[in-house]
Amino acid sequence: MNKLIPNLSVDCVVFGFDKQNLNVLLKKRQLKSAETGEMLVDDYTLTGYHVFEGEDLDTAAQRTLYNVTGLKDIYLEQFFTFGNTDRLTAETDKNWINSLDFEIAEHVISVGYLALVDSTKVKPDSEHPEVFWMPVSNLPALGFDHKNILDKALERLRMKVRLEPIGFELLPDKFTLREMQEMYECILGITFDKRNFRKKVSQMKYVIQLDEKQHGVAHKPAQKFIFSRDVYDRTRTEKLNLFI
Amino acid sequence: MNKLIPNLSVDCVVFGFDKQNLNVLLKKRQLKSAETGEMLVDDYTLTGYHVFEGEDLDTAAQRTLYNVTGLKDIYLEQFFTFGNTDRLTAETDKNWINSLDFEIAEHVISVGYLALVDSTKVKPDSEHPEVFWMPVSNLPALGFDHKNILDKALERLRMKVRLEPIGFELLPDKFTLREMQEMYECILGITFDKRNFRKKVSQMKYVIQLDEKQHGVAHKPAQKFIFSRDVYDRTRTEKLNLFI
DNA sequence: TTTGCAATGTGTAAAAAGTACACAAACAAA
DNA sequence: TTTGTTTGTGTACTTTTTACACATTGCAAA
Repeated sequence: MNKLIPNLSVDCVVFGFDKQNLNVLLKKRQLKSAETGEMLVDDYTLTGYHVFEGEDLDTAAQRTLYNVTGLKDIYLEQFFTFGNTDRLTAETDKNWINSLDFEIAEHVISVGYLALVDSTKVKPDSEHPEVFWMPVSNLPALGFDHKNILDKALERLRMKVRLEPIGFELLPDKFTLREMQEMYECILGITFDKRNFRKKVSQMKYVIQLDEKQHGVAHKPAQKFIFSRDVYDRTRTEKLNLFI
Repeated sequence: MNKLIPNLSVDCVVFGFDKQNLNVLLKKRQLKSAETGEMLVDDYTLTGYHVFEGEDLDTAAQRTLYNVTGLKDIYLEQFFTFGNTDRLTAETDKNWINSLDFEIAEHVISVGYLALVDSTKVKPDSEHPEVFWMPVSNLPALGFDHKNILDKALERLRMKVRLEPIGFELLPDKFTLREMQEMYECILGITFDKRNFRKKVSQMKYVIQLDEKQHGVAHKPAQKFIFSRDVYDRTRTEKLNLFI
């Protein structure tokens, strides 16, 4: 009853932030030749799957993400669609596709989704041994056109993180200002002055200080903060300067 | 040889600016019942078409655009993909689809493209009598999910016009500062102070004053300016503030 | 118990950017 | 020659951004 659409897939670029690094969820892809035992394919891909007939694109992306992380209700945004005719034509990709147990079209369109998760909530090792966090700054070889998709997702993340408070999706519910600063520095590839950063944050009414400190750290414990989308929605004021 | 892909189309949202208004290119869609003579469909749609087998998405969008405007080399950017299963299920849309001379799928994915043109270069009346400029502020009824697509394109335009100098694509090569100001005011729905706007523009090294004035206007003639992408690329400096 | 370590949390002065605001000059048309 | 319309310009004030250093806290190791 649930038939796959042969020429339509979604690919999810799942970002996570882990103390010092921006990471992305990748899936190990290996294929040995049945005859020679030679390793035909040995690399990584993004997590993705074909869309079912009668299924909305967003639903397909959510499903894919749930199958890989076990998580629902996480930040998910369509960012670009990849439809070049040569995107699956490399030799390794052809070998891989031939090994699949379902038939796909020669020309597959893939809709790219960007997901942001608190990576402490996703420990892929347990349930999904073939899925790994990999640092964006040190990526392995990727199959298909997935390097291209990842680059485009990163570009989008860097743009959007400056315009909207989506960075908090990468942090635990309660976070310290240092964690918040490092998250932004890591994504944008710049450094902020600590005092100026905190001054700026103190103007954000939607970043709220709790009566709670770190515990068990070998230094002065930091205050914890939460992000309130509710307050953000109420207090957001668009600055409308040209060219930022 | 050139077969259409039944479940994949592109839709182009073509914006033009015309003195006071932001306009969009729309196509008249009319269908009379063969039996009763009753008007089954009478509205407008965006310009779009199905993708051919073996054709890249960008190529399909360019082709569509060329067929409607006769223009090549215009600003064109993929912005979103529309793939909800209910996007073509309205009664009028079903009637329309049945009248087409080619077979399309029940669930069609459409990749949305945003185009910007100097609307003085596109006079649709001559070659394409069924295509019209319509002001974005006063739209007729649109078929399919094209209102949704248009809204998303507008949102994207408003975001991007503030971050990158794409607004100049809507102006003639040589423009006055008033034209430039009105273009931004029109897109963003705000007004700028004339002196402050000009002060800001004078800091943009890539907006270059010519030794040329308006002619035949019944008031003090304005200086003309050009935009130089070359200078822009060389002198752009990213400001990296958080949340603008 | 004391000492060392590592990160937290804070203020001020100077520079840059943004805002509010009014009038003489140029040209065409009447 | 007059009228109408749009251009082009400067300054004072406010807000935002930038650069920069040190005492405090809590744990761990001696």
